[in-house]
Amino acid sequence: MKELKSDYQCAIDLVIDVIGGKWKVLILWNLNEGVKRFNELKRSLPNITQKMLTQQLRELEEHGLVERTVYQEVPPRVEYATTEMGKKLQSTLFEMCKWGDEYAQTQGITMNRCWTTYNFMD
Amino acid sequence: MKELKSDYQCAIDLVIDVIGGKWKVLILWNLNEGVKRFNELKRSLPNITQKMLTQQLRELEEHGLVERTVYQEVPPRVEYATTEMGKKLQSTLFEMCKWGDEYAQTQGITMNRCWTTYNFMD
DNA sequence: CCGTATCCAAGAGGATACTG
DNA sequence: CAGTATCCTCTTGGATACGG
Repeated sequence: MKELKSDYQCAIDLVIDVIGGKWKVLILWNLNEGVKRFNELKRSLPNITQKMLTQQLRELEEHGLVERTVYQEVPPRVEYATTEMGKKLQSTLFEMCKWGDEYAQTQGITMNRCWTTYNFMD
Repeated sequence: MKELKSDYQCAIDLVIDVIGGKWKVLILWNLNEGVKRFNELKRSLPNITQKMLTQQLRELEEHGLVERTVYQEVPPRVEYATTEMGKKLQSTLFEMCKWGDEYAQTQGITMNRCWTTYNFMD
């Protein structure tokens, strides 16, 4: 489990530790749509493995960006949602996404605009 | 040298490829202050090695976020600056930084607010 | 001053099998 | 359904030495 340091020289540094890596912003970006179940998230992240999804969700939970709710049912139901702190990243992620779209155009990169972009753009 | 894919499913994915990793946003964040020389940058990034700084700058240059200017002098002088596309990330990075500051407070993480934050805040 | 080249360690990320 | 548990690969990043 990734542990944050107790002090940082720079906020950007901290942000990288909290949402860095291959999957975390994608997960948060997905959860912006609303509460989602584990397999629902998994389907939204085309190439993620079960291990990575679990691992990243646990870290996001530990760091207070994501909330996990287990319903005692059979079969099990587990729902994930962003916390208040997580929601506050929405606008930043949206900015990143807009920049990415623009950047892709200037570089001739094809962008199969995905679900969440559409939801936001509407 | 890191190559971008020719198409992406999602802009966020692209953004991660372009500015992901341990150093790139820190470098961009530093360059927001203005043009900087190689060793000047190196001093601003306390623990970066020469190899990493060179490598990351080359990739940022290749991807069109940073511009490199070599002056034919002895000793050599090389200056780095953000491109237009790079500058367009400034506000996003600033948002990230603000979020990081707030997050640090809620988590009891010490933040030795650094140079660039001050410059922006003023 | 501003790099390159080489080698190496650590950890992130993935494949696969199994479980309450 | 929603996970664990292993094992393994590959990339990232760091140390060090050398060069124009």
